[in-house]
This record gives sequence, structure tokens and C-alpha cells, in this order.
Amino acid sequence: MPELPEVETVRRGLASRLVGHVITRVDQRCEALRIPLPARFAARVGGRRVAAVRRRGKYILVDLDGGDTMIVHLGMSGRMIVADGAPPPPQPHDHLVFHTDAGVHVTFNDTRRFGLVTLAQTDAVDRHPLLADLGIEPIDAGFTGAALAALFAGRRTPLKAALLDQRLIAGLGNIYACESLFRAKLSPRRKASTVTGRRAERLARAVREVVDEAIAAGGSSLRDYVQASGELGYFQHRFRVYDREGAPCPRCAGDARIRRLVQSGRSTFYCSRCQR
DNA sequence: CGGCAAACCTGCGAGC
DNA sequence: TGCTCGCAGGTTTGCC
Repeated sequence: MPELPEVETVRRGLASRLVGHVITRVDQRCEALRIPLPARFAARVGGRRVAAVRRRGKYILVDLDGGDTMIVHLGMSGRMIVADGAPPPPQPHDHLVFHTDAGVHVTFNDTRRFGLVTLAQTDAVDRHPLLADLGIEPIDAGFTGAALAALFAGRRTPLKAALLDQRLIAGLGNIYACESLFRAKLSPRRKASTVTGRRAERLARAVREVVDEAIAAGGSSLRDYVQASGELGYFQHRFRVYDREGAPCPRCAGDARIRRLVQSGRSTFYCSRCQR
């Protein structure tokens, strides 16, 4: 589900409720998500104070006093549901529940179990295999047209695939890749290496704007997205091309319709008239 | 290395 | 109504 803006929204929600508090107890209701949970996971996290909640790409990093960091990925269907007061009744696909000294309960729920939770040493977390190869953050100052062009140089892969490659840019997923290409008026099928100069500037700006706006809106939204607060996320957000096959192009009006094509097994939505 | 399909797992909506 | 099929926000693996 969650792409960078959703993960950032969850991160903020978790940070506001967890930082400075002690995770008094962890209920573990599964052995493995996408990868096995670390040995003695509940015992290792229980009793630790949360120092910070950070994000890298689509990963949430929960720094614990004592030098360990919990690495969390929400996969396609993962949620962090926050409840106050009494512990919430168990729901299907609740895999982990973190209880805190403030009476806050954070439940990691993941229907499809494509998410993961693991532990790493805080001072080496950037070198952890899950994070070591991640590319540039779209909201970093260094994310410029020139930087994009350099990343794409020599890449014969379709532009859409390059945007989804977490080793190049960290955090974009299928929705925001489609939306960014639409905003930049670039074809998803274009060879990545042809994106240079003005086109690269346009794309960098489009990615930044799309991500910034989605974060400002509190993440973007799909039917089952739940923010850290536990409220249903922004279903009201309208995508301009994503999942709008057959609809009139918002830019070309009646002159063109949004098309769907499949690239490396994933749906791409775009307008073949204004995206070149 | 490049590009793609399949795999992981569950649920839901469309169509018959 | 009920079944089957296709599809879904992500990542990894393995094949050619």
C-alpha cells in the first residue's frame, strides 16, 4: 500500500505517540512476516524507551534506547493502528502489539504479510542489507534534475521501471510513479536514459511536488489505508491517472482517455496524448 | 547487467 | 446466491 507519503504519515503519527515512552510489553502473535522475526523479539524490545522514529524510503526506523533500531516495512497491506486506554480486542492479522507506559497500544496488522519487522544496531542501520542500497530521497535537497539525469544515465529500462527502482529513488511506488510521470508529461515507456536536461528538471520537480502534496494531505489514500491514528486514511484524495483507465485525461479533456498498460507485471496509467 | 515473470499471502469485486 | 478469476499499494528471486 504504502508509498513514501503514507509511510511518512505513519512515521509522524508514531513519533508523536511513542518518542520518550517505554514499550512496556510486546505481544507477538506470529513467527514470521515476510522474513522471520528476530529471536526473542518481544523480550528484546520490551522495556526499551523509544528515542526517535525515522524513515528511510518506505522503511520506518524506531530507535530504542540502548542502541537497537526496529526496522518496519508495511508491505502492501501493513498498518500501524494506535489505540488509547484499554488494549484493543485482537483482530484478524494482528501480528504484533506494542504496549507503552502511556497506555498507548500500537498494533502492527498486515493482511497479506508482505511487511516485515526486524532489529538492527542503530549505528549500523544504514548499512543493513535492507537499507544499504536505497537511493536518494525525493524530498532531499539533492534531488534535482541533474541528479536524476545522472541516475538514469545509460539506463535502457523504461522510465516507469526506473522510478520504481528503490536503488535509484527511495520511496516511490506504483501510484506516485504514475502520478509523477503524468505531472511531468513524460511517457512511462520512454527509455530512462533519454531523461536529461529540461525533462529531468521537470520530472524531479513533478516527483517532489506529488510527494510533498501527498504528505501534506496526510498520505494518499486507498480503501484500506489506516493512518497511525487508526482513522481511515484519505480516501477522498483523487488521483489524476492512477486507477482511472478510460476516464478523460484531466489535461486533454475530451480529446484523450487514460490508458492502462502493464509494465514488468504492474499496471501503468497514463495519457498517451500529453505524456511523451 | 537488463528485463521480465513468478513467487510470497489474503481479500475483494466482477462476471458468469 | 455462489463460484472462479483477476487483480491489488511491494520486494525478491530466478531465469533467459
